[in-house]
Amino acid sequence: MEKILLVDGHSILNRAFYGLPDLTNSKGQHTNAVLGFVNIILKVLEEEKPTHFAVAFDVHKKTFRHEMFEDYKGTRKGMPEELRSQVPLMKELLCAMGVTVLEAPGYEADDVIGTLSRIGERAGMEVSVLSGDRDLLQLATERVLIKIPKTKGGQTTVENYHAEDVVALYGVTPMEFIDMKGLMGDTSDNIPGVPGIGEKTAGKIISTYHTIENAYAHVEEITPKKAKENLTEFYEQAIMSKVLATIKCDAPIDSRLEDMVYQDLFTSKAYEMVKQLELKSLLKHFDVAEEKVELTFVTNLITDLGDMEAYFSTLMNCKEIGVFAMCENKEFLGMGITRDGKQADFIVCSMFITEELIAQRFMEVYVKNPHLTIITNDLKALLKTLPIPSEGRVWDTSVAAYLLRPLKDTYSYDDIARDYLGATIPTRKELLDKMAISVFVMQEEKVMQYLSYEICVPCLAWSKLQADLQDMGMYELYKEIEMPTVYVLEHMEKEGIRVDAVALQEYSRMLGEKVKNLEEQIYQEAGEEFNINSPKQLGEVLFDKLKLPGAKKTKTGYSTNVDVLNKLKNDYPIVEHVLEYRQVAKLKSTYADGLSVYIGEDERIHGTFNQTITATGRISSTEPNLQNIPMKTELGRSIRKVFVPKDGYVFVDADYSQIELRVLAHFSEDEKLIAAYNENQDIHALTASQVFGVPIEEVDDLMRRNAKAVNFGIVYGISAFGLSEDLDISRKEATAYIDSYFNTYPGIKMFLDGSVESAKETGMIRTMYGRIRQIPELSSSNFMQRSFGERIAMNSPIQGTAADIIKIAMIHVHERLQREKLRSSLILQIHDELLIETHKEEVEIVKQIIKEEMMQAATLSIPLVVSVSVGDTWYDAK
DNA sequence: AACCTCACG
DNA sequence: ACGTACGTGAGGTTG
Repeated sequence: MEKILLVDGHSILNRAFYGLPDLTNSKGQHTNAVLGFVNIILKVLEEEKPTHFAVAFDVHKKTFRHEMFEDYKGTRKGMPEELRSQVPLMKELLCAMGVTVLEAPGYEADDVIGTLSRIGERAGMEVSVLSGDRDLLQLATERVLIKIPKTKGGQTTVENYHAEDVVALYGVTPMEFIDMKGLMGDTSDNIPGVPGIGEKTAGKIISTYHTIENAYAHVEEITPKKAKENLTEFYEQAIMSKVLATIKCDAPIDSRLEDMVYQDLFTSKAYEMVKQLELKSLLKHFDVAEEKVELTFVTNLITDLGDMEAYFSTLMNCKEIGVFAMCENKEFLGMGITRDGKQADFIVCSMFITEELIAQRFMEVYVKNPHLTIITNDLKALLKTLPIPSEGRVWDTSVAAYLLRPLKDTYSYDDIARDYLGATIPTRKELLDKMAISVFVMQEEKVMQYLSYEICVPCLAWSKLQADLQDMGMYELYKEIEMPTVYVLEHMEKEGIRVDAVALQEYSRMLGEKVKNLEEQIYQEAGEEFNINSPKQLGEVLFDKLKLPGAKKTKTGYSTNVDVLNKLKNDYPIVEHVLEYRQVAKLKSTYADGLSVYIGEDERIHGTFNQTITATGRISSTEPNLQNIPMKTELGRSIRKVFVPKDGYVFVDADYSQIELRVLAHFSEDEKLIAAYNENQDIHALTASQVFGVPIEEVDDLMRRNAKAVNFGIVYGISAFGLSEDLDISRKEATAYIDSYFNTYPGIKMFLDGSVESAKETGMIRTMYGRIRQIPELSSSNFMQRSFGERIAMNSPIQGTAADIIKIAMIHVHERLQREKLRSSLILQIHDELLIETHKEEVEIVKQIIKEEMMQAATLSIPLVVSVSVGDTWYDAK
C-alpha cells in the first residue's frame, strides 16, 4: 500500500535546533538544526518506509489569524538568528534532495499537512505525520498516524498516535481534542480559551459533552461552578479559540501527490550542499564514487642497508614526498616516507641503519635534488632528527590547517583527512590506544596503518591546503612568516634555558618555610585546621564561620578569588594571610617545584613552543610554560634569578614598548595618538590628561593608573562593565571614562566600530599580515555571546598583528645570528619580549641586532620602540 | 573531567 | 534583563 510521510518543517527544525549543541562551519554558518533535522527524518524514513514524502513550512506572512489577534504567534518572532538563518538552508537542502517543500501563503504548515493528510486518505494512502507539536494530534485517524519525536537521555525516540491512541491518552477523540483546546487555550499559540479551565476540567467537559456547543447547551449541569460561570461568560471566546485551534483541511496545494514520490535523497546536488555546510557525519550516506575518498595504503618495510641505499636513490626523481619521523618517547625508531601518497615506506632503525645514517642520506638527497619538496604534518618534530634547511621546499600541513581554522584544537592527520580530503579515518587513539610504537610492533597491522596515515595524509592533502591558503590570501603569511617560525621555535626548544637547580631548591625550601608559618597562623586565626587550597573549605571558614562580609557566590559556592579577598584584607588579618599563603603556595608548587622536574642532564629546561594553539596567532608554551614566569611581585620575580646563561654568556633581553597600543594607533590612524607616539610621550599620562581634562603636569598617579586601565580596556574590546570591575568604580563612571576616551581619540572609536562591522559582514577578522580568525559568536542571539564576539572583533586584529610582528622579528633575529655565525642564540619568546643567550664577546652586536630587527620588523605609521637590557640572570636582564 | 584560582603578555 | 574585560597553561580540589 502507498504511504505518505508529511513533515512539519518548522517544528522539527526547531526541535533539532534546541536539541543539539551549537555547531558552526568554517564560514561561521550555524548548522546544528539542519543536521538534527536530517537525522530525525532519516530515522523516521527508515521506520516508515513511505512511498511519498513532503515537508511543509509556514510562510512567514501575516495570516488571517493575526488579524484576530495582533500578537498571535508573537512568541515565534523571537526566533534566534542562529536558527532563522538555517530555515532557508534547510529548504534548499530538501529541494536538492528532491523533496517536495510545501508552503501555502496565508496558511500554517499545520493546515497544509492537514489538507494533504485528507487528500492522501481519500486517495487510499496511509498517512504519517511527523511533528514536534501535539496540536497535530487532532489529525489522527485510523489511517493517519501522528509521530512525535521525544528526546530521552540524548536518544531520540518517536511516539506514535493513531486515533485510538489519542483517546487512550487524553480520553477524547482527535476531533474532540480541538474542542478541548478551545476550552483550555494554549499560551504558546496565543489561544485564549476559557479562563479557569485547564487540561483537567476541559477533558472532563469534552469527554461528557463532546463539543463546546453541546457543553454550552448543557451549561447548567457543568461543575465546578467556576467553570460554569466562565463558560457562560466566555462562550464567544471559546468558540473563537476552537476556530483558532482547528487545523484547516482546505488549503490550496500546488503540488500533486505524484510529485511527492519518495526517492533517493542523496543526490549529487545534496552532496555539494552537505559538503558546503561541512556536515561531515552526513557525507557517509552519499555514494559518490569519485568523491568518496577511501584511504588505504600499501606498506613496505625497509630493514636492509642495501635496500635503504637503493630506496634513497629513487628519491632523486621525486618531486613531492610525505615524511614522518617515527618516534616514541623521544627515541627515533625510523623514517616514514611516501613518494606518491599511496605507498608508505618505513625505513627502520637497526644496528646498521642508524639514525645518523638515515639523516645523512636523506640530507644528501635533499641537497642533490633541488626539485624535492617535503611535506609533513609536524615539521618541528621532524627537524629534531632531520635538520632540513629552510629553503622554501618544506611544508607543514598542521600549520597550514591552523592558519585556515585557528579555532580548532587539534590538527592531527585524521583532522586533515576529514577537512581537506573528505575522508573519515581512525585516529591514533582508536588504532593504537595506549600501545607504544617500537621496532618490534612496527609490523603489526594497526601500527602500520597508523604510520601510513601519518606519512601519506599530509602528502595527499597538501595541494588542497595550498590552494585554500591562496584562496584566503594567506599563502604569503604561511610561507614567509609561519614556516620560518617553525625553525625558530625548534631552535629555541633545542637550546632550552639553563636553570640553577641548587638555587631553585633553596628557593623552594624558603617558600616551604613561609607556607608552613602562614598555614599555622591561618589555622590559629580560623580556630581550626582546614585545607586552605580548597576554595570550598576556605569560603566556608571565611563567610560561614567567621561571618566576613562581601560574600560572592560562584556556581559551586563562595568566591574566594583575589578581587574578593583584596577588599577584605585591610580589615581582617586572616584574609591578608590567606592571600600571602596563596601567593607563596603558588610560587612553590607551580614554579619552584613545578619547574625543577623539567631540568635535564644538561642543566637546562627544554620546553615546548606551540604554534597551532592560540586563536590570535600567538605562540604558546608548555611543559613547562616559560611564558608565565612570575614578574609582578618581588618574591615571585626573584625566581628569575635561577634562570642563568651558560658559562661565558649573559642574557640580552629586549621587549616592545606597548606594541598593541602602537598597532592600534597605526590601524586607527588617530591623529592625536599618532602624534603622541611620534613625540614619544607618556601615553598613559597623556590619556589621563585628556580624559580627565587636566594639564599633563597635574596628572597624578591614580589618574595615570586609571588611564592605563582604560588603554588596556580599549585593546581588550572595551566594555563599561569590565572597566568598572577592573577599576572598582561604578558602571556610570566607567561609561564616562570611555565616552571621554572616545571623544579624545575619535579615530579609535571609528576603527573599533569598523572592525566589528566588517567582522559581522565576513564572520572573521584579519590581521595586518592577512591572518584570519573566525568569530561565530557574532551571529549569536545571546547577548553575552554576541558581546563576546564584538570584543574579539576589536581585540584580535590588534593582538594578532602584534603576534605577526614579533614572529617576523624572531625570524630576522634568528637568521642574523646564524648568518653572522654568532655563538649567541634566541632562547625565549614571551609575546612582546625576546631573550637571547649571548656570548660575552657578542653583547654589543647582539644588542644592536635585536634592537634593529625588532624595530624594523614592521613599518607602522609610528615607530616601534624596543628596550634592551643585559644581565647575568633573567632577573637582572629586565 | 570540571571548576577555581592565579601566573604571564 | 542579560553578567565579561583579550590571549594563554598549570596546579589543586572535588565529584
